[in-house]
Amino acid sequence: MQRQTRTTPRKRPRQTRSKVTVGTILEATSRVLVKQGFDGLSTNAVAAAAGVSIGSLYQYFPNKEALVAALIDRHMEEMNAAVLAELTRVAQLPIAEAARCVVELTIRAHAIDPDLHRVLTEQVPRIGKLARLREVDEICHRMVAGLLAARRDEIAIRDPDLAAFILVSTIEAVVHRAALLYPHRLRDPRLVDETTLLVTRYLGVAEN
Amino acid sequence: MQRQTRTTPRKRPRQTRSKVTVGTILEATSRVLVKQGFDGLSTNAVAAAAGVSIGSLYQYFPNKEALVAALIDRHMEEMNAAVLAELTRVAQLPIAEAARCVVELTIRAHAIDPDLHRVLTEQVPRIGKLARLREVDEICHRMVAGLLAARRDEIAIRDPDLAAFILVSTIEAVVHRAALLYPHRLRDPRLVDETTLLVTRYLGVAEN
DNA sequence: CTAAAATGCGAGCGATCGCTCACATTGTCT
DNA sequence: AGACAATGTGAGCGATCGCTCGCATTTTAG
Repeated sequence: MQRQTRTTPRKRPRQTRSKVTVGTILEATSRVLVKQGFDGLSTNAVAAAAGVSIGSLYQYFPNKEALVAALIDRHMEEMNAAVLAELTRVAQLPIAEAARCVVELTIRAHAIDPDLHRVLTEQVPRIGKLARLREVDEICHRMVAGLLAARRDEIAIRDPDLAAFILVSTIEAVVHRAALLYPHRLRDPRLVDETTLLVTRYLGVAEN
Repeated sequence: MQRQTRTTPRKRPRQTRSKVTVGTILEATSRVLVKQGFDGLSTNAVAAAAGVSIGSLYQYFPNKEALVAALIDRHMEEMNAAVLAELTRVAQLPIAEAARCVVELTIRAHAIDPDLHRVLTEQVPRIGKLARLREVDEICHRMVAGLLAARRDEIAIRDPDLAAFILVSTIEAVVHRAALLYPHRLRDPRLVDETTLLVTRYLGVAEN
């Protein structure tokens, strides 16, 4: 009996009063999630932490998964916005510089509320947000592929699509892995240098 | 109230009869885990699926986490053994060839019981096996660093340790990401070519 | 001001689940 | 064969948790 729970909100808050309530609930969810982990997260606990009745919680969220889903949506939105904005800004730079910017950007994105990011990352597959993650991923992916295609003559790659997949995977992974498993590497400035080097050598462009 | 549950076995099976029981339980755990997910996994369900009394289960596993922990240990052991064996075998090859072998090896490792692999991957952080994962990771890491250091004069990198981190992260991520999110890319032979290219260009060695 | 809508409340139901324990069965050793 | 250890059994306790529902309070609209 798979729990194919719906994570869409049950009712939209109309008055300011209820919007505040929803905000409070989400904040409490984040706090409980970081402190207790997903298993310690119960709707009762969230309601208590938010100082809100359990009944109120269920007016807006059909179940516990919906709470986390909302948090994930919000978090992905934020990160995505930041990354996409920077990506367009970077499109004009020389490729070597652009690469470095993207690497730095990725690191900065992971530095925002890293505790929440860690928990959410771990919970994404459980909530059925894999599809949504894939969407965001593919936006990045196509964006990078576009950049590569536009500068095809400057770089040594054949298929921009495949190269974009490799690059996005690579950069995300190095940063993500450093953030989760080896935090000391994140603080080592040589990480940026070396990752940039990986990218530029792959693309066949000289580092300045 | 964090659930710092112990995942070490409660009692070791001594007679063959009980060893069979433990094996049956672990197999059932795997089946239930793949079919129902971690949330559908209950000790009662596992016992039922194994055709074993719930009491017997608790003779050998103190709790539900211990079941998954045992599965993770076993799975990591298998993968690790395969990878390490191949890594030593590959140490003699020309670097470009070695790179390709490692990439192919990683793909093959991910192709063994990928469903179970996926679920376990998602559950590793919850079980508190992150430390163990890090251990295995660092063995790989040091092994690669050793290879790089031994051939320092053939490659264009300064710090074998940092480079090993980058390479291990990169290869693992590309394969892992392809396996989880874009399975069609796994079946595209160009993925191996392109990943190998990434490695060889980074190392500054020519592809044959 | 008043009716209706929106929001907030929380006791508690029903279901599940982890786990124990008292007992039965099987294996080992002498 | 007898004694003791190892193993297997499953009813059911206690606790938790998701979630509902009837009702109180606040806001909006006419």
